Amino acid sequence: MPNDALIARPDLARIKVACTNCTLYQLCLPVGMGDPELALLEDIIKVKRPLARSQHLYQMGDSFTSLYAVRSGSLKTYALTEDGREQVTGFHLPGELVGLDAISSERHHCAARALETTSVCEIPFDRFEDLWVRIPSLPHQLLRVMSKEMRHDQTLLMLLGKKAAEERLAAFLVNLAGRFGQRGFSSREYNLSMSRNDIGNYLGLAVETVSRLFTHFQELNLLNVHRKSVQLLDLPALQALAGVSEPPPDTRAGQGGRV
Amino acid sequence: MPNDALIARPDLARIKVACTNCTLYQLCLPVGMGDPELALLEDIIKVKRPLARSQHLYQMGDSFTSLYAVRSGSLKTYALTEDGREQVTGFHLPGELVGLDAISSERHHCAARALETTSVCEIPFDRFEDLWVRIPSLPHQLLRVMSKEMRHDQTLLMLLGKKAAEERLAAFLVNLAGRFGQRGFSSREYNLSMSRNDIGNYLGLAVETVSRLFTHFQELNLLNVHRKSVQLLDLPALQALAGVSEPPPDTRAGQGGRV
DNA sequence: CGAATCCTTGAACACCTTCAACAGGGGTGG
DNA sequence: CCACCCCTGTTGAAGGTGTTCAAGGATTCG
Repeated sequence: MPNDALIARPDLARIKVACTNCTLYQLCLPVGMGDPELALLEDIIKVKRPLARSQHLYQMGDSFTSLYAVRSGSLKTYALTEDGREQVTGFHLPGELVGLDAISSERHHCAARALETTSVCEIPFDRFEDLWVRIPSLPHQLLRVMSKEMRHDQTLLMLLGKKAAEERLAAFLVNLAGRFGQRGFSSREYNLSMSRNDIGNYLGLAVETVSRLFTHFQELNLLNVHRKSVQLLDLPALQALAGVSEPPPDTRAGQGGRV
Repeated sequence: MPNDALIARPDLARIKVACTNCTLYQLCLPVGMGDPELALLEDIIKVKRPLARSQHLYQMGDSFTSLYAVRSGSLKTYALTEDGREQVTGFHLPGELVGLDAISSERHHCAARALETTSVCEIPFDRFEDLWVRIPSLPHQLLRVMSKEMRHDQTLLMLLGKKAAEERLAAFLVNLAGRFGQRGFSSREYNLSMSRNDIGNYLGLAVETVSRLFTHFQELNLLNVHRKSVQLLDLPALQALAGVSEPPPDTRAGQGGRV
């Protein structure tokens, strides 16, 4: 699914990234920035060598040095319970920032792992902070992204705390549809880069339940699913099931809302 | 339980607050700030008239103008599902900030409601942003608070997604203990300002389950509970049940971690 | 081709919820 | 000051939703 043109070739790693030309810039940090500011930002941002599937961007406990913006591919972030089980805290599509939760303790409390071949921009945080005096809108921009992230977490909290299994999966699928749509992909038909296991984990359900729900939704003609590929046949019905609440698209931009 | 000395009398409302003399300043925003910076901050902060129990600080949908820091008492924040049910997203003790999730859309998506007589400092956000050029550490400070809040949400996600009812309540009680301790109150004995209903709602459990768990914990001699008052008899056992993971106290301060 | 992994399906069970009834405070009004 | 009422909290029993356990099928990759 990732747009190959966006994936930096290994030999180009660490080269400056042109936010100016990045199709994601309206989803990413530099929302509404002018050219001079963009140039300053581009100066400190590095494109990292693409991650292969299941490679880690950072591990739990790693010291925090940078934020990362997804360019192509996708990531999952997850924490570990003390007994070693995983809790997936989010899936991250192109244009979204990861690592925000590590700012306070300067250490990562989640790990980030590529679900497929994935390319990210690295934003060294100390240099990023240095920019704030010259680009005063930057911290505000970052705050907006974080604030949005908090709303995502709250939506998820609501899913886990109040919703039944059906509603959770429906909400998940509808949300993904919206995010793919925002990125110029079809919102009716897309590929799941994460496993059933990850989905279940994320939604607080057993894998078996997720599987059963997929077949159930298919029997209701709400969607077709085969392996990773999903085709939503009755979006309105799914939205209804999910308890809609698609947040108003927040025209002022920033990263796309995640379920 | 609130410290009466901290509650502004109504006639003093809107008067400047002395962060300098506030016993909470090391839990609140002005962590590690010098006197001149504190003075600037105090300039824009107003103490609001105390809220009576069950009064709202802001409602869902209200436009966002200010952040609020709890001075005394406590608040709950909650969102509504589309069918009108409540999801409690957090309880907020003195020294903690609320309203952060509204920055991105300039509109509140949660409501904040006083659980008891509660006094807060109002921080008008636009004036607060104006301060950033003169106090460059301020946005960083705010980011740290938000980042911490994100970790709180992730902990809660883990509770709701992975933990059984016992573990959830134990984690909740242990966390409260820690937060009271940080504020100079006893961490072995405290009062719950929230109802069983709110606790259950927050933890994704039915009220009845919470009630049963309390009696169950009592039978195990883990605690005594009567009405609102809780006395933890075997903190280690409760921590074990909770799956401990008390975050390392994060000496660099900021607001106390919430479960 | 074989191994490993992921996904699906079935059946029994467990945990928590729901429904229901009751107890105990706390506040209000007589 | 007492009686009453409402709300919150407690306890019991039945029921359901999702889990767990188990096994079989599909897909990928060496």
